[in-house]
Amino acid sequence: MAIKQNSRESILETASRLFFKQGYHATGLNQIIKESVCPKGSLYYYFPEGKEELALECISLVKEVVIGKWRVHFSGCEDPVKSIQAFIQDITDEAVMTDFEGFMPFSFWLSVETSCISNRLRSACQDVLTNWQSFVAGQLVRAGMQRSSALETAMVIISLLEGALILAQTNKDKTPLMAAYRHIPFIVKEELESRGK
Amino acid sequence: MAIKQNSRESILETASRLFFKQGYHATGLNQIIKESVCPKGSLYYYFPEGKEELALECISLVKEVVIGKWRVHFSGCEDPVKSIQAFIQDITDEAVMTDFEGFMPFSFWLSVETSCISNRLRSACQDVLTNWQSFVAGQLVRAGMQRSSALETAMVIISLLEGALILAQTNKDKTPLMAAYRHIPFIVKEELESRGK
DNA sequence: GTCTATAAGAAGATAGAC
DNA sequence: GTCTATCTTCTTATAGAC
Repeated sequence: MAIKQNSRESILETASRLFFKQGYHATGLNQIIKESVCPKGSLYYYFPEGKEELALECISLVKEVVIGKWRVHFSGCEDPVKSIQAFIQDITDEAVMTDFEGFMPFSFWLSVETSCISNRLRSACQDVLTNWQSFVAGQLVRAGMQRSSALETAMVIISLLEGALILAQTNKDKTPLMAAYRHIPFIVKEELESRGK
Repeated sequence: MAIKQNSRESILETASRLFFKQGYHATGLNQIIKESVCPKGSLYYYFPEGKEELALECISLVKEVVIGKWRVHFSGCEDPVKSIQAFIQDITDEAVMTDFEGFMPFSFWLSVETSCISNRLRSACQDVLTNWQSFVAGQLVRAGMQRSSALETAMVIISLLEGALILAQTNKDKTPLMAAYRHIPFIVKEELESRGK
């Protein structure tokens, strides 16, 4: 009786992978339906508004995937520095495993790409970035940082990682991510200690 | 006798602006020739290999534009921290002036976008990023930092700024750039001081 | 509901007039 | 050399068969 959600799931999964690997404009609906082995009709049945609606769903899916990753690493350790470093190590390993050509949910430059063409997409991306920032900031507060410092520090960390991913993907080399990894203690601890005094 | 370089210049300028605002895939050759008021024949006369060759030229043009910017701000001041902050203020002002929708030569996510489809483009982008890094690192060395620290610090700074631009353009808000601005002293001075001891 | 065939337009690229 | 008209392919989107 119920609709098999397989097609919908399959399309969503394939689209997310392609959008966050190649970008929004480089990914055609034909490629999505081909790789997900679904007919084009299904795509427009589940996402009647087409590409933009599909991208909206993918963006909020990616939001959850990444928050899940943060959650795992923050729950595994009390020290936020180590948690953030574990997160970086995680995305680095994923990147290296696919030679920087796989699904990189945290590499969020699609955000700028889509912001130019649609305010709906821009606002969805904005929501994702704010969400990640809030989560990380919350963990920093939990570790003793002041609320306002925590928000700014989280923003800096996310900026640094987004940028490091751009360099890493361009160079097909993990050095930029490792450089970020090594700088995390200074970025976080400086704020924690200046408060401690 | 000589060929008027106006068409070529005009195409290059328009293409750079569009590529580094909307991205590579979002920018069509039709849009470029329309906005530069040049016939399509001229584009293929000056860039016989088409879009990819045009993009290659734009990328190296942008490289020089940004190096020029770095140069200006580093020559205006001895303190590298202040020079870098002046650079950030500069790109922030430019961004704000166009409500984050103008030509942003330093916003280099096009790098990832093109790396997926062409090794030539990827290698050109790699060259640009390495170039920027070397320049900034050189200035840090001049200020007393160790060579290896300087290269890593420069990489972290560029990563941070690239990421901050992603957040800023998505949010249409300069806060991420200002957060980066405020963190520059800690990123740079920590390395300078640890050497000084 | 599931899927195919096709429409309408835009993409990059080219041929050839002048 | 400069420019226009056109070709092919690929894009998003839809109509309609089953």
